[in-house]
Amino acid sequence: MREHTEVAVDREHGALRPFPRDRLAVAPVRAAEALLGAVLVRRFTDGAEVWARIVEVEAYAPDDPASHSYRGPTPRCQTMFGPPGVAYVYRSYGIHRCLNVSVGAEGEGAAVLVRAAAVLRGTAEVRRRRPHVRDDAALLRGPGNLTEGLDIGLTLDGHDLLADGALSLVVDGFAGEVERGPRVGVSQAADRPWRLVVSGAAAVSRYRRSPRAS
DNA sequence: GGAATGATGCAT
DNA sequence: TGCATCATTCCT
Repeated sequence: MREHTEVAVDREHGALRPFPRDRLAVAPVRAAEALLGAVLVRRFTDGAEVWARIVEVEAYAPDDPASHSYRGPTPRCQTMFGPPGVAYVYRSYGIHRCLNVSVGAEGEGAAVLVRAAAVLRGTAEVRRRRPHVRDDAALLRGPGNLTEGLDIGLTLDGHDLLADGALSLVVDGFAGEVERGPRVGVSQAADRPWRLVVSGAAAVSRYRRSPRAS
């Protein structure tokens, strides 16, 4: 892995540095805290770039009935067991795709689901993929919308987010208030407060409890 | 082989 | 609140 990303400096947001892998080699809720405020950089083959600040995440632990990894590694979720910093992308409801960051030690089935992000650069690129959206804040609101807006497909499953490439994670020194609450849409362990959002961020999705939750 | 189900989003 | 839509997983 290279030491620095090519997109090292931005006038408005200051110096960016690659996300440190050891900050993800921790318990999933702590990794989720670290990922809030980090910036996703999507690079397209034509050179276009989108930057988006993560404002909403959910933690999924090995000992967690709501986690895909709960029953051990399967072909779908094996990247959850990979090294921290690797993308876990899966298909949801046969329609959408969801982006996770594998966290914890290698061999441990933990991940952080990226649920929403605020576009910092490349709004037009995102809007091209979601033309019907009126409000800019809603462009990457919701896990399925985020992957659609950033054109994140299943081919990125297993991709290292901490190296230069089509999709990478960088840090820009964000510090702000965090709110916690129950995770969206899970029927198991529905009351664990493992959804973390940046307070007041306009791109945060609305909470909806699973109708199947006990 | 078959059936249940879901880390969703959008229209109603 | 209902439903589209299908891969994955588990059961028989």
